[in-house]
Amino acid sequence: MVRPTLKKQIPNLQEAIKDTAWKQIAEFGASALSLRAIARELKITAPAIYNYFPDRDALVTALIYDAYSTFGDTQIAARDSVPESDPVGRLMATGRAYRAWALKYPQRFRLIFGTPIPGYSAPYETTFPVAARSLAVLVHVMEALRAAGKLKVKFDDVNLSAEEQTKFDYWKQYGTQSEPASFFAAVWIWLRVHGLVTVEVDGGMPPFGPSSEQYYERELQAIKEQFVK
Amino acid sequence: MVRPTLKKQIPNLQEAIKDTAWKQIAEFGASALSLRAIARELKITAPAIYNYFPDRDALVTALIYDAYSTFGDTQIAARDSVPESDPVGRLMATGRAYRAWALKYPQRFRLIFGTPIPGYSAPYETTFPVAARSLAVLVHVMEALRAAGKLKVKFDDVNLSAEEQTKFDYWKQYGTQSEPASFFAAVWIWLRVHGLVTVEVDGGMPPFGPSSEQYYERELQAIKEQFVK
DNA sequence: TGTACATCAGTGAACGCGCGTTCACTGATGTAC
DNA sequence: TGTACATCAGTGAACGCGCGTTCACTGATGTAC
Repeated sequence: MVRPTLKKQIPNLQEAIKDTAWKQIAEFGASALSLRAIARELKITAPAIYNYFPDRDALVTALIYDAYSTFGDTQIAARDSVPESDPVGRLMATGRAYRAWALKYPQRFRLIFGTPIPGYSAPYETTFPVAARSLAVLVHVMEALRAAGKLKVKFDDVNLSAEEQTKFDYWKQYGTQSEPASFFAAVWIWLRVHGLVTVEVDGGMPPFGPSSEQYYERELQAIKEQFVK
Repeated sequence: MVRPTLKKQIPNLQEAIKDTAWKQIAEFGASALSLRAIARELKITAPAIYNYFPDRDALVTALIYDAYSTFGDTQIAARDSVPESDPVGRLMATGRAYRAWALKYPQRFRLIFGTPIPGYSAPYETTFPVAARSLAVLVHVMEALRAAGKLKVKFDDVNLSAEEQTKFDYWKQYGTQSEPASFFAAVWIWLRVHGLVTVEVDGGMPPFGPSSEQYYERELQAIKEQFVK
């Protein structure tokens, strides 16, 4: 019989640390994330964590990165579940996936989109590409819609300064190619659905009347009518 | 010459504590609110605070209460700045005031509507009336719109159970008399504008393209077109 | 196959810190006679 | 007006706690010969 090893009882400690971190965030909120508490739950000493993350902030950054990644994956999967020939269907699918993901992983959703953690700011270079990639899905859908001549909303009054154009070009490198109007339409749609989802995730819906889902479906319909020719 | 008194150097310490708390929330976030830090800034010892608030949570509750109160006042003032005969104007004014207030007092906005503070939950009896009162303003506007036969959106598919009806009746005691449809329309509108405002307050707007204000004005127009006959 | 050694993941003690809350106290102020 | 006393806002010391991070260490594992 093999005597149990004292060290390395946990196969993938790096992942285990992150998993435990998510559990704690779910319970006490992101600002209460504590290395010692994680260590306690993993039956490990706190300094052991430093073999995997240089400090607390690095762990948070890793969590944010992972959250954006899986969120982006979900968005892509939702979009691609509808054939390219049906951009409106893709818009609806992407929209529904947004809410579904947020409800399934409220902690991840809050960490990415919610109130920033005091004293922590995500390193731009790490966060930007993966954040751009996740918004890119909706932008890509709107661009397809525009290319098909079905985008109803115009932004003729908006002119990008040279500086703004540079930023947009930079975004496109990590996001997706698109006309400005498609990008702005995507942002607008995101801002709108974000309101419904945030309130639902934070438990702020009134306890009577239409369900969150009913409101959301109505919202998607309203978006369709407003944005699609 | 009057020798300065050792005690009671601060005229209204209760208010001073709250003011300082707001300053700290603005700087470090609500979850980092610390009685000792407040005391330090006021050049007072921490236990002195206990003469005014039984504990930390009571202070937070007082802050939330005050925030809702002044928010409600602002909403009422905005609505009443437009004559009763112009419900659409009132809707727009209320909507603009929502964003303006959030931008002027981002900490208050976040404390009321943002991610809940871990380990703290506001006492329902204290919070409910003053929260109901603030949403009531928009509901009141929508009810006037409906009474004038100008409410385009219907909620014929929504039926309230007996239990839900009780909750709605209860809400109306603190909020305002209204038909269900007016209430639901108000909630929907709130959910929508809330998305734009939250993202703006949390600094999540893209650094190019339409300004937050442009998006917001477009949103208000879209709401008008969708909700008003 | 057997031995010497390097590696390196995890330990345990310690650091300095800030927190909420309690407690007995002090001393200025207001009140009663 | 003057004195004795009650009130009570604010003090200062102390409590027990959890935190992030450092450091020298240990001891199991993998590698070289």
